[in-house]
Amino acid sequence: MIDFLEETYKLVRQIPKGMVSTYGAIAEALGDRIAARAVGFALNLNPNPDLTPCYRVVAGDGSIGGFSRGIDEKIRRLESEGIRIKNGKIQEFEDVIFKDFETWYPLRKLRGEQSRLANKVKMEDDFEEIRYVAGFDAGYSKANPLKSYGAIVIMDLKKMEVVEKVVAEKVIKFPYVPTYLAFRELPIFLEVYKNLNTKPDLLLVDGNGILHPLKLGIASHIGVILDMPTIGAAKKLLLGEIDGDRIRYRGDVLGKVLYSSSKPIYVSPGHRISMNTAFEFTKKLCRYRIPEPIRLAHSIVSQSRSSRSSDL
DNA sequence: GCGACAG
DNA sequence: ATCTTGTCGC
Ligand SMILES: [Mg+2]
Repeated sequence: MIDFLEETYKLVRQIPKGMVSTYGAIAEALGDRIAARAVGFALNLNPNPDLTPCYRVVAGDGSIGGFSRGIDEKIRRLESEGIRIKNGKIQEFEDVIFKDFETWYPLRKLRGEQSRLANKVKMEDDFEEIRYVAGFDAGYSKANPLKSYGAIVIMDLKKMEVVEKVVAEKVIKFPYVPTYLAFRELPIFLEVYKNLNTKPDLLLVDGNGILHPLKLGIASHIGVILDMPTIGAAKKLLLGEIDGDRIRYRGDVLGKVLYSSSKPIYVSPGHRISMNTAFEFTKKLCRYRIPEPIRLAHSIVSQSRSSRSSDL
């Protein structure tokens, strides 16, 4: 997986003394403006401020933005390099914006990967008897922003009983970027999955299946990579319009609204399953709002995180 | 200025 | 997603 943090730092190091860039412009050089907030996340974790001058990254409107050592220090450093600041705004902003980034646009490569995998998604039921159903979730800790925790819970569908639970931890190299979630959570997923004794017949993922701009949300991504039936179940709507119990996006029906409680969840097929079958399995698995295997995986992740919050 | 933004 | 305890209500 690409090291998002390192790619961000490489770009920031290209900004010369006396010039600035913006979170959005760095994100664009990474390959997608939607990653602007993730650039902020990366700069906040900058391990080597002497090597990587993150104070040269400012807000898109020419205001200064944040700085862990205080905004006054950021202003001081910029002024010492010849940037003129008045009332919290950079003067003659356009003239001091660095634009000539040398980049390979890593996020475009990831988009290409999504596009390639999306062609392999199968939206018809393609399985035999479903006996073991797995749920996956990942969690994070603010105390330790570079660590991810993952859990998979496997249940016997007929008995609705847990047959296996596995947890794992892994260092993260990719922040949360809307529509690129799989690149954040796939590594920890694979780490957990390889430790399973029971191989599930169906996997439910906390996130979307085809309900995604490229029809390749994390559930579809995992399904294609492992070649197994998957379903996406999200707590919030990423995109699309609600039309009755359907979710439409650019004319296609990409998901369904499931009222498993007073507040709905958003279900979409991941891989090797149809819309209706995905909806029915998910409905059957909901004891509470969240499908039981995912709900239990989430709970285990939380326990694992708090029990290990002391060590790094 | 406001809304949108899986986790 | 994370930070956080008890408390109110079905
Ligand atoms: Mg989650």
